[in-house]
Amino acid sequence: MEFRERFQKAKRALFDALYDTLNPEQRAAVYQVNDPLLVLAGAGSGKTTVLVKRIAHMIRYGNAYHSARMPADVSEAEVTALEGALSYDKEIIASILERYREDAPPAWAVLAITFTNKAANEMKERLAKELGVEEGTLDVWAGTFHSVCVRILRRYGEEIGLLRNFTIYDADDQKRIVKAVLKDLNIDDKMFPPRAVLPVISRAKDTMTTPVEFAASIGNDYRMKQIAKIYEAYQKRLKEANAVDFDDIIMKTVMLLRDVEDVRNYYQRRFRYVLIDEYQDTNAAQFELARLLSGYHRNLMVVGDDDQSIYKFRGATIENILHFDTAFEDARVIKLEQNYRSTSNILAAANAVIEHNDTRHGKKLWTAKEGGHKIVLAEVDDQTAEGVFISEKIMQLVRTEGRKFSDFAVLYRMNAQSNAIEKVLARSGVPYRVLGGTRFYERKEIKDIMAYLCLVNNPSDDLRFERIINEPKRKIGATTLTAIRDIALTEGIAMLTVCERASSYKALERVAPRLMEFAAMMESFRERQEILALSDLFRAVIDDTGYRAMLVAEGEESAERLENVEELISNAVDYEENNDNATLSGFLEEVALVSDIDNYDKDADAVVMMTMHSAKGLEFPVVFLPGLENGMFPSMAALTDHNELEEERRLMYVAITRARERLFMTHVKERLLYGSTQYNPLSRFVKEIPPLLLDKKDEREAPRARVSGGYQPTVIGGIGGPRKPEKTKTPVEVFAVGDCVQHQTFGRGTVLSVRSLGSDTLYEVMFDTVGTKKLMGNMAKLKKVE
DNA sequence: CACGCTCTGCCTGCG
DNA sequence: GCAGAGCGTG
Repeated sequence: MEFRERFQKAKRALFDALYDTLNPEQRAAVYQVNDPLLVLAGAGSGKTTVLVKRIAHMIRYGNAYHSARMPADVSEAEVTALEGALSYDKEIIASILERYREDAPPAWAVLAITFTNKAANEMKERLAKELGVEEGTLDVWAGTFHSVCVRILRRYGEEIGLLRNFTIYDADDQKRIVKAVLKDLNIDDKMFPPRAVLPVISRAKDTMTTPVEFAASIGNDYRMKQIAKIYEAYQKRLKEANAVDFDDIIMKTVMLLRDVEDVRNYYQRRFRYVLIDEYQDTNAAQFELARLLSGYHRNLMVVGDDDQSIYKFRGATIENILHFDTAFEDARVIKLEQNYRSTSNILAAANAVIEHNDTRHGKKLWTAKEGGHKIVLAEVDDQTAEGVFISEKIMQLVRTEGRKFSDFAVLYRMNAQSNAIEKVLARSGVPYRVLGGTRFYERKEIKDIMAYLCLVNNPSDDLRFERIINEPKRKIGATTLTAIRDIALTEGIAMLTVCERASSYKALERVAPRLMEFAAMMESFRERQEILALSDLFRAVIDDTGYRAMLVAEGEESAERLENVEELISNAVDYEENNDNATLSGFLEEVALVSDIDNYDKDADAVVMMTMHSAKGLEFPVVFLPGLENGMFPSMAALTDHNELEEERRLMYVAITRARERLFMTHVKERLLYGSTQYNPLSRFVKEIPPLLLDKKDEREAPRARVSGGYQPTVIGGIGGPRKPEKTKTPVEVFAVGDCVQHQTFGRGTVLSVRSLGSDTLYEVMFDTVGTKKLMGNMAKLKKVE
């Protein structure tokens, strides 16, 4: 064998020994540091490990594995020594190999984009450990798309007309803007409610469509034309307020990089390596961003799993994964199919479910962990019984298997489900934490105080101005506000500036003193911002605005709000302690960009409850999946829309694959939701799991009167109504979700939902010919057909 | 302009 | 079941 060849072989064998905890595919991904690379990583296939090892590898060795170069002074003896070093300690092997590092980048040339801030921090932590350095000294850029983009925009946003202190608007802010715009444009908010308009605007931004382009693209559709007008006015408002929404953060960064050559050149040359996690959940704008950032060095690695794509509803496009190899021609593709997380029972169930999807790459996970516990499927009476089942199981497993509370996770479809379970856990003394739902920073009192702080930071923020100008009450009403707004608009200044100069406007004569007092107070906050510690500034705002006095005056009923406001101050103190240079804008940004899951603390010994969406990327020894009923999961909408159904099925796949050892699924006979009782059959997803993997635990109880076989659709009573035994009335036939029915005029249809409404029942029926109708059971004279 | 009452609509997932 | 909008009154 040629000498050089012997050297290469020995070198590579040593790398393989160094990474002997990885499987061959994982190692291939680590070694391949150059050129575009797509890693299709199944659930639990160790992709985070691969990401961390790969970054550490490139920083330490660069392209050493694949490089054909051999240092000029390598001797025969050295190669022989390499060949004999295989059995050495890994640390020794690692340091031997350092001599062959090739073209290794400094840490700051590596950009890693993750789905949550928490994932980014964990990655940095593990990376520091891997490299044996202090975490603070590691300057790899790691963050979410949003945090990375905000950082770029803060630095160069002025190039595209964004002032440095721009504000980030959340969903609630967006809604308010749309409402205001509708009023301006005299558009009926019943016809165009924000919840219908905002997703359209959001999708436009996901695909980099400006208001002008949007208007040009929609043809003659009246609705869309109106939305185009709203979109344009909405953007104008944001611009006036020097604010961006979440979608703007990505879109504007792409525009910045695309249109401003200097900025593009700077980042393209800086980022020699770009890595993106959870690539299946990226949208078109994020793809464009990835392409731009990696456009010079072309060392882009993306990791994803098409089966875990669960964010289509907010614009994610699976095409990014499917077409990666066309977008980047010389891309290499590596599949990771060995699952290290779950037992084979759990994995088999997950595989069986996902196989029902048509549109997928096709990939089958396997595990070496044979067998395991069967998946428990239990039917219980109602959501309280569901909670009791969960809490009893937890207690039992804590007792018999010595598990910790933090081993358990309850994953549900929607936040509304948490309440009933929470109540039971609390009653039985099971420690738990709920992620999501009404977040701390979404509470009214917190948003109010934050609005003051935002206004201090960005005086153009008219939205926040309007929120707090009369909170607490300052006798400034709607009429005055309209006047201020008109002046601000005609003069092209901020509403707060109008207040400052209030005495010079005739229209504001009567309220001028109050307005000027308010403006002076805000000005004093701005001055004090320079000298006060952050937490002291917060205290000043809470006290001087009269907000605290207001809450105190409200007494008992506002005690909790007062506590929350106090907690906000402690958050500021925390922030000061964790950041050497604690600024107001830094704090506001962190609050805007942090997600619930970022606050998930693994070390607290408590059961964790969250949505299935939030659980993506996490794993737990024991997982509970409550509410597995058609209509809940899959949701009503998914039952009638094929694409939607496939997306939910992927969500089911994600949920199942979170479990390492044990999986419990429950469904209820009757569910109280939004004030009415629903009777939904077992989720079709559960039926897709082979029965031999299941351990069915049907709760033993008095059998219910069955009406017409099949699932029991009887609807009894509504909210608060005493649930009487069903001996009375019901001369009318009752139906369940999924039943096929016949209507006199509408013809044949399928029951989509069943809801009790007083003594009657509201059915939503999708008819074969006339679409979906809502019908009252007593009136509609529906007949069941088989 | 503030307050309190009634009524309506909500009803997925999220950085 | 609840929050927010809308309306009428002091």
